[in-house]
Amino acid sequence: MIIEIENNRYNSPTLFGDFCYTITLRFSLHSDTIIYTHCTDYPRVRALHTMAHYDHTSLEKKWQKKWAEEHTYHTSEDLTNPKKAYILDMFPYPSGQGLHVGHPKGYIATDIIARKKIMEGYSVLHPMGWDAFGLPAENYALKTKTHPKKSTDDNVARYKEQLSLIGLSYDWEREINTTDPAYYKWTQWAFLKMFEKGLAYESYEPINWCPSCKTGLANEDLDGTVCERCGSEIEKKPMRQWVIKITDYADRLLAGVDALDWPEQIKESQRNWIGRSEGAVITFRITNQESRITDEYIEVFTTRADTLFGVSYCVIAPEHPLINRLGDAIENISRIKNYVKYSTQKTIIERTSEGRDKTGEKLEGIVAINPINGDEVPIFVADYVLGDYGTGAVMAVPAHDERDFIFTKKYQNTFDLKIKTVIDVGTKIDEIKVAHEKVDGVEISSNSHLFPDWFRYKVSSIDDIFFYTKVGDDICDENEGILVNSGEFTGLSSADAREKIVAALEEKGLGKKSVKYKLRDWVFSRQRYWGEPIPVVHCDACGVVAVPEQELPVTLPDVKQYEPTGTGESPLAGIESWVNTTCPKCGGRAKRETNTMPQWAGSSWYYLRYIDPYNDIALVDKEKEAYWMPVDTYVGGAEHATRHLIYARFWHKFLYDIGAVSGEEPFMRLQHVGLIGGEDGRKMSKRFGNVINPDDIIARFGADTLRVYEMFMGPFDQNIGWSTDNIMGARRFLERVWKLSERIEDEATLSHDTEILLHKTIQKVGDDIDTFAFNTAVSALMILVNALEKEPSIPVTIYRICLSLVAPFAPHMAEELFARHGGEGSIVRAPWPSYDKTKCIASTMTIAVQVNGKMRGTFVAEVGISEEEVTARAHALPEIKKHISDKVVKKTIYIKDKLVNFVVA
RNA sequence: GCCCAGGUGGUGGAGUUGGUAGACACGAGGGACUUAAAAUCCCUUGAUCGCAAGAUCGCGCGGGUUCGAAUCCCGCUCUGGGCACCA
Repeated sequence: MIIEIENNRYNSPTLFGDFCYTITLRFSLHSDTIIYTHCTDYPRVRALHTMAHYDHTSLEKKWQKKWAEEHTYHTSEDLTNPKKAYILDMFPYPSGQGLHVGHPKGYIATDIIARKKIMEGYSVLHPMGWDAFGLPAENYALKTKTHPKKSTDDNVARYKEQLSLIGLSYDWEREINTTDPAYYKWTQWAFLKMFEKGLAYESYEPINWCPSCKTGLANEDLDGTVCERCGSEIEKKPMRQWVIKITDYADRLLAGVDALDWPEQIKESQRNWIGRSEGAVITFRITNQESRITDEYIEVFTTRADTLFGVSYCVIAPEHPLINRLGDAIENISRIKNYVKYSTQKTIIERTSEGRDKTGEKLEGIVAINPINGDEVPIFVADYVLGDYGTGAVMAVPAHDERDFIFTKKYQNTFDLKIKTVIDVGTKIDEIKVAHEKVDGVEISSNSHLFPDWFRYKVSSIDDIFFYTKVGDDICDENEGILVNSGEFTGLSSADAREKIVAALEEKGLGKKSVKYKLRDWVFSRQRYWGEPIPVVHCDACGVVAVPEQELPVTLPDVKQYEPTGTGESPLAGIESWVNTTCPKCGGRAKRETNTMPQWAGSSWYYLRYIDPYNDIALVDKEKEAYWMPVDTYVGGAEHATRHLIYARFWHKFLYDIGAVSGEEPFMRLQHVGLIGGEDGRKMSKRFGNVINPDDIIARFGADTLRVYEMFMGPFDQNIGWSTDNIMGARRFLERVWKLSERIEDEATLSHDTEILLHKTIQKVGDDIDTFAFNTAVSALMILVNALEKEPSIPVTIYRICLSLVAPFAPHMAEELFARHGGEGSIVRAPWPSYDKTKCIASTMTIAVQVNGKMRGTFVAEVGISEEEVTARAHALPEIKKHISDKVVKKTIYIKDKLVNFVVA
C-alpha cells in the first residue's frame, strides 16, 4: 500500500551541487519501508534513495530512544567482576563551531572497543564530559558577546546533541563538567594539597605573557614563540603568579614513560620535553686585578666537564644576579646594564629568531678562574645563555660547542679570545687503515693520500695509537673523543674524563655532579575570568592563607564585566564584595586571590571523577578508584603530548603521594586518533569552507554508515582526507548486511569454505579491534558478507553471529536485525562470538612454485602433504618444466605449506 | 640544525618474525535489467609489448645481503610531525 508520495526539490549545495527533482513513493510492507524513487538525472541523489528496506533515520531514532529509556549503557556497579575495562576519550572543550566529521572518529573507536568489551563480559566504564573552562571557551564568549556560562552551556548542549546522533554507548549518568562547582571543588582541593606540601608557590619571575589574551601562560601553552590559542607573539613579563613545582616530579615523570603502552612518538616528545641532562655544576671563582674580590663566584652547568681545559671564557645570562651583586666592581657596569635592559626587553621571538647571530658584552675589570688549571678567563654577559635553565651561566668552549664557537668568531679579535682544541674527535689509525708513521706530539700535519685535509698526531701518553683530526681552525665539533691538551687528563676518553675531572673538582669543593631538566615549573595562574578561582586569601597579617577545606568550593562569582583587564589582575579583582573577605587564620581583613587556574587544571584529573561523579566528601571513593583505575584505553589527539598528558601524569603522581589514588600512572594504553582532513586535502576548517558536518552525513547516510566509513578510511592514527564518494562503500556494505536477512533459512547449512571463513573472520575482527586496526576489521567483515551473499541460504544462527560482529561498528542496524531474527534481548549484551581454532585451518592450500626466486606457478595441495610430494608435484607442473627444461636443479628451497623454489644453473 | 614517523595502482589503503605485491573499498570501462535514468547484479581494471598463449618491468631513488627483499643493511631524496641557543 502506498503511504506517501513526495515530490522534492533538493538543492543542498554541499552534497548535491545544483538541484534536482525526485518523486518518491513510500510503501509500507510489514514493518519495512520500501522506497522507490524517480528523479531527474543527478547521480549523487542515489545516496539518499538506495534504502530499500533500510530506512536508517527512523531506525536509528528508534533504538537511540530505546537505549536511553532502558539505560542500556548504565555502568555496571559490580566491583567483583575480575574483568574490567575503563575506555576513555579525551573530553572535548565545547567550542562554538560544533563538531565536524573529524571529531567523532576517536569516539567511534572507543565506542567499538567498549561495546566489544561489554559483549565479552567486562564491566565497562565508558563516560563522556566537558572540559569547559579556559581560554577557548572564554574567547568565544567574548567574540559573541555572551556570558561564558551561557555560551558554554549552549555549546555543551549542541555537542551533546551531535554526539547523541552517532549512537555512542556513553553512560550519560556520569557526565561531568569542569565548570560545575561540585566538580571544581576537587580541583581546588588538590591545589590546596599542593599548597600544603609546598608544591604550589607564589613567584615574581618573568613569565610568558600573551598581549592578546591578556594573561600569563605556561611554557606548555606556547607554540614555539607564539600563544598556542591566538597566535600572538609572547612577551616576557615579570609579575606575581602562582607556580606549581612540577619539576620536583621531573625524574619520576621521565622514569615512568618507559613502561607505558603509548605511541613511541608521544613518549619521545615527553622525554624531550622533560629534557633530562646529566652533567656537573662547576664553580669559577671571580677575581680582579688587585684580588680584592675573594668570595664571589660563578656556578656553571655543563654536560661536558671533559672540555674544561678548553674554556676560553664564561658567559652569564642577562638575568643573572651576579651583575647586581658586583655592581661597581664591574668597570663598565652602565654599559652592561644597558645590554641587560636591551636583551630582557626583547620578545622571545626576537631573542631566538636572531638565530646564529649572538650579541654580548664583556664584564671589564673582573676575571673568572678556571678551577682545573687556574687560568684566568674573561666573563661575558650574553643573551644566548638562558637565565632559567641550569645555573644561568655557562663555561664557553669554542672548539667543542657550536654556539660558543660562533660567539667567539664574532668577538675573537675584539677581545683576543682563544680557541683551544682539547678533545680529539678523530678516527683511530687502524680504523682508517693508513700505514703507520711514527710522529710525536700534536698538530704535525701529514699528507695522507686518503685524507689530505686531515692532520695526524700521536698522543704521547698513549702508545701506538694515532689520531686524526681535521685541519683548520673551524673546529666546532661537539662529539666526544680522547682528551688532548688537558694536563694529567690527556689521553682519557671523554666519558672517563668527565668522571675524573668532576671528582678532582669535588675534592676542592669546586664542582659536583648535577642533573638538570628542560621542564619548567608550571605557571598556574591566569588573569582571566573563566577558570577555577585559586582558593587562597591574602591577609595583611598572616600573608597567604589557604581557604579551609570545608569552605570549598570557592565559587566563581557571576560578573557583568568579564573581559580581561590587561593589568595583570583578573576581572575578579573588580568585584569588591567577592574580593574582600576575612582571614581564616586571624579573622582579620583579607582579600581573595583573583587569579584563576589554567584550562589544564580541570582536565588533569577528570578521569577520576567519572568513577565517582557525585562524591562530595572525597575526590574519589578509594574502593571504586582501585577497581577502575588505571584507564585501560585512552584515545585522543597527538597535540596533547606535552600538555595535558604531562599535567595529568603529574597530578596523578601527586594524588598517589598523598594517598588519594592507588597507582602512579593514570593511563596505561594510549592511542592517537589521526585527523580527518577536508576533501580538498587541506585541514578541515571553516576558513577553507571544506567542513563536513556529521549531522548532514547522518541524515543522508545514517550514523552506522558514518561509523563504518570512519573506521574503514585507513589506519586509525593516520591523517586522511574525507571523501563523500568513498562513504558509499560503507553504505553499500550495510545494505548488503541488511539484504542477507532475505535469505535466512532455519535448516540451511554453510559451505565448508564459508564456514572456515566465518571462524577466521571472528578471530580477525576481534584481534583487529583490540589492536586498533579497525580498517582491516571492516574489510574482513566485507569479505565475509561477500561470501555469505554467494551462499544459497544462510542459517539464522550464522546470521546472528554475523550481526554480533557488526554490532560494535553499526549498532543500530545490528540491534534492529537482531530483534527481527530471533535475538534475545539487546545485542549490546549478546555474547561476543567465539571461534573454533581448529576450524580456522583450511583443508587445502595453494603452494607457490618459484624458479630462481621468480613466481612461475601454483598448485593446490592438501594440508600435511610431505616435502617430497610437494617437490615432485611442483616439478611436474608444465609451466615449471618449461622454465627448468634441461637445466640442472642445484638447490630446492622448501617452505612448509607455502612455497617451493627451484634454483637452477 | 636535532629527533620521530612515513613514501605501495587513477584514489583511500592491504601485505613488514623475508616467501604468490596490490586484500577490501572508491573511481573508471563494458554488459544485464529499464521507455529512460537511478539503484541493483555480472565482467574488466598496476604498466609495457603481444591476436594469443605469454613475456618483461614494477612498492620514492641508488647500491648491498639472500635461492628469494615492499619487508633486512648502507647511502640519498622527498613529505608530514615534534623540539629548537637547554650548554
